[in-house]
Amino acid sequence: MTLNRPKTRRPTIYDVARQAGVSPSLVSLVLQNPVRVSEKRREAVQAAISDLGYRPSRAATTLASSRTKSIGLVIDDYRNLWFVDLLRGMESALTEHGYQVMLADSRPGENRIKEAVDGLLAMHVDGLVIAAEPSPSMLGGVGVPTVVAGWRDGVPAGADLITNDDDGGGAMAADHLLGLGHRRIGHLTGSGGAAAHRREGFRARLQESGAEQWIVGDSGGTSEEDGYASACWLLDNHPDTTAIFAANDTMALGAFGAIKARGLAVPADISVIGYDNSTLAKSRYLDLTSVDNRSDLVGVDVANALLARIREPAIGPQRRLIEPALVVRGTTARRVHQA
Amino acid sequence: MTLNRPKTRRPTIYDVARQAGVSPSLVSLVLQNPVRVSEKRREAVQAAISDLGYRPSRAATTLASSRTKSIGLVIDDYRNLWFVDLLRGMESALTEHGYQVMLADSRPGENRIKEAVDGLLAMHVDGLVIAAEPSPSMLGGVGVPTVVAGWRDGVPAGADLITNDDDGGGAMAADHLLGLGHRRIGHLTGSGGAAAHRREGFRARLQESGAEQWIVGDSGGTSEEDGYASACWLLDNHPDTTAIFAANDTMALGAFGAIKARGLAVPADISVIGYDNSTLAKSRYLDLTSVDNRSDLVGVDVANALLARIREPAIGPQRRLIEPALVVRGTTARRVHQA
DNA sequence: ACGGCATTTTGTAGCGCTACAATTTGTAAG
DNA sequence: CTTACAAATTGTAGCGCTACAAAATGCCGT
Repeated sequence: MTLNRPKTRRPTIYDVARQAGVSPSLVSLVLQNPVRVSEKRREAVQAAISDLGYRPSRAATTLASSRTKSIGLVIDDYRNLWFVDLLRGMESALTEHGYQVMLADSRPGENRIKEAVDGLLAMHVDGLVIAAEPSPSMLGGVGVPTVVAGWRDGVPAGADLITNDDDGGGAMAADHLLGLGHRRIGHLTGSGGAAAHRREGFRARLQESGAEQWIVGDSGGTSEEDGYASACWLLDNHPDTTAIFAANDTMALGAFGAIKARGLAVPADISVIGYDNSTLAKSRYLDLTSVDNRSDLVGVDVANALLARIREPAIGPQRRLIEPALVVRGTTARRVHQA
Repeated sequence: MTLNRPKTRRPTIYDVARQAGVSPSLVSLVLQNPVRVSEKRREAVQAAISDLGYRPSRAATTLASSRTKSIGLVIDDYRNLWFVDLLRGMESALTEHGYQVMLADSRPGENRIKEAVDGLLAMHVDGLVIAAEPSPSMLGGVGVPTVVAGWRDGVPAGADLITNDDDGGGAMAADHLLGLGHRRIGHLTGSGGAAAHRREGFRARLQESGAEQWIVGDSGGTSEEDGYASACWLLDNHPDTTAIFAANDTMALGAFGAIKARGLAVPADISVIGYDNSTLAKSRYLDLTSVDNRSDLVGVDVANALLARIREPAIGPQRRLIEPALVVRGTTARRVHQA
């Protein structure tokens, strides 16, 4: 076959072998596990490799060994930006092992998780990270080492689970507000799974403390509008509330709107704490205290779990929670006035 | 989907060929270009393919044809979220052609663009999208079809350039404010390339109109702090300013801070317009009028340019600007009071 | 019915690498 | 200086697909 490769053919292990005066097999060995090769030859091979600027062909390696050195990441929707931190964390742990990440989204709204997974499997990924709600059809396992990130339910058989400790984060928010002296606290929540955990962690901690709490919106959405509506209800029905914990930063923004509309000030009259530590929270203008779920750490942990499982597929399924971190900013303050 | 493939070898074209009663070559042909095959055999082959659940092996295809059906995207930094829209746009145009996108960041701060590119080239990507500042070492071209997205300088030889029309966006902001009757307008800018284009588009349009303009911060950064500082200077030195155009939404937020600190109201006293149409702008609470640079469209265009160049590498370099869109929200209003 | 030409189909030879068995080399004991 | 065994190295045979030339088939006019 005359490759229509314009000019310079890329060097192959044969070129390297000739240059180093060894057999191609030896070059392959050096590439895989330098330890089993005598120092003399190893050095010769490595010299030849850098001399020629040799780079192994992934396709050939894959075809011959049925390992692709690539792992697939399925996300639910590009618009859910939490995957960005997850991806960063994963990359940081995977690149040093020579793995490449391939991204596939699940065609938002169509529950095409299965298609996304199939596409990735068709590319022979060595491992799979599912950062989306697993489809029931995968419950029995998907046939490659798999880690679920961020979702707790429907984990495929044999898969690991690494997720944010939303319960812990809720408790963290509760502790922060309690520590500031608040005793009448509202929580704006939503119907989703993550929101439920944040809510439960919060609820339990407040209950222990004996403080009053009102939880609003547990059957609604988690948008800014939802936050606004829930905050309105809360402020109108329990005007003595001194602090609000919102299930995410966007809802916290909605709360800001409701608070402002009633002529109240943050944090002088009401403390507000959000969740996600998003760009919104970080902005100086808003300066929102928020719980950071450390998705970057989730990414690192996911990567390590996957690497471990690729090495040893038989180990029992792992489940790990990553502890969030509270980022205190200007919207929470010590309770000052009144009974 | 028979995902669980514990033992069962995946079917190959040989299996398909046997099942369909044709030669493996014919199956390959059907896979590549069904048109050149008689209808009878084509149908037989396609039936066999779905019968067996056959999926071509990417690695084998790549090895045999030296095409990988994957394209590499180099971004400067995962934290620069504009790549998300770019990626979405690209995916939407590429997946229907069977291409996969591989992402690589340039190790922020270390200017490792070249390493990122090398890594991608080592994977034999069929095309390359550089959404970061090209390194001078690539000026001569990188050897595969390349498109630069969003950066205007240092475009490698033979590469296409698809970028946001920042000049046009600046002019758009100017027109919007002029149309609302503003005649004394400030602009918060920064030292970067994109900011320079936005500034220039704005400046030229305002100059044509004869309105007064003050441009602040052209040697500074583009953070919220920078926006705050520039807005302070502007409001203190030109208190009769009635509108502010910020080079990005974050700086607009800084301007909000400065305006609030002086007891002024948006948009009653001062109109504010940002750039990027980020999450910040979209939030109901801020409700910031902003110029959307349509990075999603850039992505689509980038993908199409790349596909065209892969098909026909010899075509002359293309340069295209994507027109931004103005998103009018609540922070800009008709000028009311005073001379 | 048959040559002549276009169209369809097939056989052959790799693509660059790895697995694994076979072979060579090194080494310590006898 | 062998012999025996471990360690290092090599040859062979694919992995699953495509390119290309060669062969087979179809179709037309005469």
